[in-house]
Amino acid sequence: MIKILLADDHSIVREGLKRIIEESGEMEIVAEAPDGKTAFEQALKNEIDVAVIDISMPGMDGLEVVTRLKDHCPDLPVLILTMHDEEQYLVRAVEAGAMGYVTKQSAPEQLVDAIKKIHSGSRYLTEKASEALALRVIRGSNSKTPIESLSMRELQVLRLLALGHTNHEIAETYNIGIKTVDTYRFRILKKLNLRNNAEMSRFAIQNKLVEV
Amino acid sequence: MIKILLADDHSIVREGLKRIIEESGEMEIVAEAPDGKTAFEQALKNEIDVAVIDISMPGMDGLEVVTRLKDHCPDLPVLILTMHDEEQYLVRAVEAGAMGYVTKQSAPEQLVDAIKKIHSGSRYLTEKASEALALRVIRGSNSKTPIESLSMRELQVLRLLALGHTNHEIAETYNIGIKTVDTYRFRILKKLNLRNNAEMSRFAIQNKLVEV
DNA sequence: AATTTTGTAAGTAATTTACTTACAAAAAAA
DNA sequence: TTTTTTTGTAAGTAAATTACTTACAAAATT
Repeated sequence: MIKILLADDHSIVREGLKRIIEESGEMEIVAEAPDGKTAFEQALKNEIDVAVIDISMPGMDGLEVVTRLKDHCPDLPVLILTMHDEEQYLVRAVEAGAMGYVTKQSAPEQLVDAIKKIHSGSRYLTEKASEALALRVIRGSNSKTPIESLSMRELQVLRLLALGHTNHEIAETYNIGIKTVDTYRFRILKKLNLRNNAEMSRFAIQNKLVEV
Repeated sequence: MIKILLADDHSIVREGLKRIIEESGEMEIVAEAPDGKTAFEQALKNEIDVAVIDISMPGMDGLEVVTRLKDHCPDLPVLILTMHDEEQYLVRAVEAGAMGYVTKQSAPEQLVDAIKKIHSGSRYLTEKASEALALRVIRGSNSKTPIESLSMRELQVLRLLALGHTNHEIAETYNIGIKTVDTYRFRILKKLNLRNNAEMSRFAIQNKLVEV
């Protein structure tokens, strides 16, 4: 039995995934989490074989969880589950240390396959994902798009600002200072050549960093 | 057996929902759709008792489907499923004719309850939802959409703010005081129930008041 | 080994935000 | 046709954010 930690902020979705996963007969959910912080804590507390983590969660997001898990349980394979099939997230997720990447558009069997695969030690990436990563390596990091020039923190802050969250809320979300958030904000504006939060919001929507 | 049409663009999520719903033993999915258009077609083609529709789908979105279904199958109860627990959508969904509104944050049982309830002819709304609707009725904007409640000046200001223009620029554009612009800004926020310029931007884009 | 990029945050002046109040003209409702 | 509500306009004010600057250690890159 593969022991799994499942993190997703939508309880209905989580329950559905649970059924799909357990139906396979080879794995079971031994821990659940509705947000990043809990996910991280559960990962440390329980004995699990694989962590399946949704990328967009309140509090600490999926990328953040992966990063932290890499530090604390370097051997725990993490599968990132996402609504976006955007390259942006994929590349970042893999860079952050995820062993697999499955979108919610995928078929249920793919999820189960992915879990098996990363549990056995290999990576699980769709062709599209591998391509994107390969491309990335080929063209090196010289021809970076403005978005790619953002650091992970900057991207996180950009997303929340674009959704209308205040500096204060963001500071709380990531447990950092309000002034720190402002620094990221400033750097984002510089890097993307924008003037204010409303323009940021537009940019984020244009580039599908947030859902409209 | 309650016959259900299930529409959601994320196949994994759809499969999960299917299991949750069918587990109840009282209902079964007889048709599925990965987008709005298909959902509408399936609703006409199959004999179904309840339609469960995700609000954000490519092509035709959930609201549009509800509206069309009201025309073609006025007696078919529709349950809107959504990731956003935003009031905006809720009010719109109910106005469009949905009989229930469940967010993905809800517990699985709520989904099943909601289906039973709307199948029996009543509405299913969470307390929060009912409140929002009640408020709406009380303040009596009987058939005006939030956008229609904006005055022309307010709409003008909204558009420019959404594009990232500053109060100062807007004041110059229309030759009015900067404080006046701020008053419009404030009234817009109130009328649309938004919190800041970034949310305004999002709203404006969603409602096609500005081009992305 | 040298340089750049991150993550973090303090400081500060200018500006904006989030309201409140105000008032006359216009529009809508009674 | 009064009465009420909505507009267009704007002043006032406390709180917050914006727009920068500087800083510094750790990480990543060169």
